[in-house]
Amino acid sequence: MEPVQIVPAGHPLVCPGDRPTSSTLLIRGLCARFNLLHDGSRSVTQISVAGDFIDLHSLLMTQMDHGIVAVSECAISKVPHDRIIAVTTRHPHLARLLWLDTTIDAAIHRQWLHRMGTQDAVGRLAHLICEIETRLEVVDEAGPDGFEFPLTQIDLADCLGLSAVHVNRTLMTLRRRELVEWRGGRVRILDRARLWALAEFDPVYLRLEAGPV
Amino acid sequence: MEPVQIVPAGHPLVCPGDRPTSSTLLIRGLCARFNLLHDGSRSVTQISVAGDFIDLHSLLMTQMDHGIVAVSECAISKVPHDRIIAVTTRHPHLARLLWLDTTIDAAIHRQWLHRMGTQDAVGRLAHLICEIETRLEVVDEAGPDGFEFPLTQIDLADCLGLSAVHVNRTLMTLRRRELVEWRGGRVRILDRARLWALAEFDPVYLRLEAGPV
DNA sequence: CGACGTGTTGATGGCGGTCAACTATTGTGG
DNA sequence: CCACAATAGTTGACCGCCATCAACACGTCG
Repeated sequence: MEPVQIVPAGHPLVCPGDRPTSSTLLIRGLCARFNLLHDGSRSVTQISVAGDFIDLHSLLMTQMDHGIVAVSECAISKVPHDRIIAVTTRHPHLARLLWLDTTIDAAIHRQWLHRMGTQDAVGRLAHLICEIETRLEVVDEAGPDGFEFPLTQIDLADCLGLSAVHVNRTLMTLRRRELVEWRGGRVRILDRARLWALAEFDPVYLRLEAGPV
Repeated sequence: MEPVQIVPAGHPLVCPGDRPTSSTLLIRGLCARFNLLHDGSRSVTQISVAGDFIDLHSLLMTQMDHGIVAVSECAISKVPHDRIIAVTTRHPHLARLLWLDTTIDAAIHRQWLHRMGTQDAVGRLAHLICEIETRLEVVDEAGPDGFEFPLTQIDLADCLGLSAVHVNRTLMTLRRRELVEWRGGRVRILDRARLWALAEFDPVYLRLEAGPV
């Protein structure tokens, strides 16, 4: 494994069209996976947290159809593809562990799809906050005093399929209802029970309890 | 591998909460993967066509967070999980092939997410038609005279995150513009160039050209 | 026949997009 | 230190896409 690299916020980690020869393990920070349309519109399809293998896909896909950008300052470590191939060939259960990772990604995607299709703006934003907090708690980056979440409202708009203006109004709603505090890239959940209910959040899909394979 | 089974249209193949001990290979027909919300609302997050391993996830996930239903009459064949584990342990490149399948699923999910977030109803419906036609062509189930696509407009609504009424109006628009013909569960594309342009469809993400691993 | 599911069309209203103006914050150079 | 620019956040006005409700047409099946 290569030594740890520090990547500044806003820096691209993978660009659409790349053919990477290594995959990247995220050690600290937040990344966003995004797709582009020809007209320049951008969708964020996933947020990666510490511990995620952010472009494991590139091991199997010949060419990237999307990009990944650092949202905050990140610590990463690159693992050459041939090394992964070698290790997983020797240890099939490791292959299955990584494969499980891909499967969880897909499950999260399905949840996002579901939210996009059925929930309104308030529900979608609330759900995003719940998901990120839950995932950050696992890696001990979220506690009773909240967590770092330095997305701009423009980034949030791309996550939620909303306009930046409406993200603002939606955030205001959550603040006015005293559900969350959101200042300077830091989020604190004030009333988790009500927020979960509003978001219809149910963490099962994150498979945090997944047993050994 | 178990013998081939025939499943009638509308029949559930996997229910949310199941813990399957085998995965299902779809040999003929169409299936829909769906997520449920507590309030009963349903989202279709994926359409599976012949050749797809429709619940490969269940190999690695302990419990299903979604269901799969037969949309048309389907021919399936179940493969016990221990058999898959055994084969992929012995042949790591087979494991990677199946893993690639999961990766493509995720890529399709990201496309759907992108569409949900950025396109209007006409664009989303057009894109769905393009994607299904392209995937069916590969397995020789779509030709110049169209393809079978027996989704009700209610199913379509769940796919696209629209109301059934608006799906109807949107379909009418595509018909009036003489882009598609849609009668009795059969779809024919009348002007592929214009439909692709309207949908901003670009088949790269389906990775149909993916080389050996 | 009537019941039922699906498809079709009209009327109405709300969520959220768009445009615009303004504020707050940061960083830059003079 | 201040002037200025640039980016992000905030709020208001207006309007369009799409949800909702409702009514009706059509086919299938009991």
